[in-house]
Amino acid sequence: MTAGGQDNRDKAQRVTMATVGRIAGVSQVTVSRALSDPSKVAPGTLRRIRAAVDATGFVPNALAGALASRRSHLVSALVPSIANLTYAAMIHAFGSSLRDAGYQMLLSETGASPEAEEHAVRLHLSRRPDAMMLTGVTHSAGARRALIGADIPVVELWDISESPVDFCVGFSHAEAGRAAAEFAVAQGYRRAAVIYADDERARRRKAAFASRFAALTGAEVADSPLHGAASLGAGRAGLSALLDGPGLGGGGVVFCSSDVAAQGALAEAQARGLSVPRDVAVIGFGDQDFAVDTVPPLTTVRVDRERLGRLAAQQLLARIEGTGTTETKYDLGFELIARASA
Amino acid sequence: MTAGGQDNRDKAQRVTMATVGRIAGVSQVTVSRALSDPSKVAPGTLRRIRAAVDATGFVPNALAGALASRRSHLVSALVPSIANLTYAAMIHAFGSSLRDAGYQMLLSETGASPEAEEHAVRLHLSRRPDAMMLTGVTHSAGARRALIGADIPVVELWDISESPVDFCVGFSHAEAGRAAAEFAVAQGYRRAAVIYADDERARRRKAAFASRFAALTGAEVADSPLHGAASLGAGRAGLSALLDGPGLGGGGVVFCSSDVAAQGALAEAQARGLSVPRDVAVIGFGDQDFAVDTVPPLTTVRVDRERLGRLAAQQLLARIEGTGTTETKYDLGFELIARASA
DNA sequence: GTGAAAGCGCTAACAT
DNA sequence: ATGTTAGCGCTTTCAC
Repeated sequence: MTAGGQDNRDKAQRVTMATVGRIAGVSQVTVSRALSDPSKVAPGTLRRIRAAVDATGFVPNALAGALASRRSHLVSALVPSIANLTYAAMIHAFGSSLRDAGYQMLLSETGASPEAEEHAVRLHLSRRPDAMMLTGVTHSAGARRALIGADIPVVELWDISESPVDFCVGFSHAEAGRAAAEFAVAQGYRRAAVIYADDERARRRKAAFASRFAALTGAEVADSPLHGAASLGAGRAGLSALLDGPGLGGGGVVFCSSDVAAQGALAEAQARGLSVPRDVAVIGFGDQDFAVDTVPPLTTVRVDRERLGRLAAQQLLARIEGTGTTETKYDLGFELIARASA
Repeated sequence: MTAGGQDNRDKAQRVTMATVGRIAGVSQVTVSRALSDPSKVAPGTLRRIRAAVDATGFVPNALAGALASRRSHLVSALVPSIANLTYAAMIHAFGSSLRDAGYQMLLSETGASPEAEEHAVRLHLSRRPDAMMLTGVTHSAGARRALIGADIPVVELWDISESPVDFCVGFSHAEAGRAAAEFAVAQGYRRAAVIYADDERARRRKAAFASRFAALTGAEVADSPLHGAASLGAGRAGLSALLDGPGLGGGGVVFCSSDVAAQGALAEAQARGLSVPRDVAVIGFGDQDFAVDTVPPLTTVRVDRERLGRLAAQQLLARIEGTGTTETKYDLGFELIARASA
């Protein structure tokens, strides 16, 4: 009745591998082996150890394990925002792939600024992740230096670059903008405008769209920058400004930097009693799951976010295991999906 | 030229506090002190240490620090899905509050099953978080046991219970359903239906709505369960099934388990040329940012997700520091927002 | 198949 | 103000 009751009065007595071993009648190392590679331990021993684990509710200390083995089984992921639907499916796929391989994702938001990102990079590196994922290809010099010094695989996701820190998985945002412009012209539109979020990649798509559209038609492209994140309301306001201004007087097509903004444009048109695409046409970006169900269904640029996330994770894992390639750029492209809104 | 060049041929030479100390001419502990509490170190020493840190690109090893101090400055967060907008703002607020206090959030998705959650709980506990956040109040017995054994503060968010593992921050889903029913009846609706996602809390809101509406009007409430996650398409399909079935023949009001589903119902009504709320009225749930911008603006149940997330983080942090209360339930309530859709 | 010893890079006492 | 000594709870290496 007093068994072992002597020294658990202070703090909750910590259960370690040594505790489990004592109960199972083996040493601490054997417990370690039983948990990490059961085949290295005799069946009977294994049974006793497992019983002791259950009896004590032992939870291994991954901190100590990582410190000793220099493998944390942690992969860092830095994204501008987790509330942004644009990245959600990609992060989900990335995280799932990691989990399937026995890794955990340490996710943080960095906002839009490179300085905040650099701070987050350092913070994450202090946890000794086995690899890191960054969004986009623009990073501060300090962040690049820290990353290189960490000597771990690093993937830059959602964009491509000729000089990644390590390797990148994404697509060309400029090409996507150009493709949208070419589609718009092919559809017969001769007036165009852009509604875009305040985001570096969105600006690149916008610039490419505008210059390509102008080159093809000679028409200048009006634009309406969104303040803050893309949202239904921001999209509505964007189209509203365009419609009330000189840019889109006689109708035309509006290229939006996200499907959410495009959905807002659709709502604004609906509220004004305008017919889409007759009075104003809308092209989105991203092909979110809802794009097919809007009224009318949204013409948009599809990016396979699941595949981006999965490939990034796979390549990272391969490099962690040392079986990776030396490829530095994976361009997964995009696809223009013509539905009814443009 | 050959300075220190002797033993960095194998793997990248690890920079530790000892390395930094050697360069700065102090011992390893002094480096530790300089970094954790600069006031404990002489100004000159501090300068030399900082110079050495910069020169070497030293990044502290938080694994070792956590192991030695038994404080990881890590807080676990388990949510059903990160792609679900319902939780996004709450997680964001939760994570931001933690970051401001010097903690990092270790976020994982658990899906809907308690078994998957239990597995995630164990995995997270192995990282020795200083606290943990769980979504909802339904957990497996094993998960509860592990959590209690871990002896850390645990908050259950987004719902309330009389017997939380530690404490909970949320609101009553049943009351929210009842409030929606009362509002619907007060608006004069005598026929109602529910579109709901396959989620325990959504089912509770639906059941409470249905029984209250029936009690008040004598009318039975039809329902349309969504398969899988709520989405625009699922909401459209939900209303479609209701409209084509017997349940909502002569019009009435539809209570949706999320604003996204409600937005889908709006889209379906629009596609069918139905007027909202005249032909069919719609009540959402959540008051997402877009609810005010739909056409017509969405009548919905507001839940202050930011406040939920912030309060959960604050209480967790207070308990970590030992300054917390022993309160076990924070009911933050909800508010019915009457706009134009019902 | 199992154990003993060393050490991962820090922090927490306790000196001085 | 700074250093010394002991761990934290594991994995790795080498013995047996």
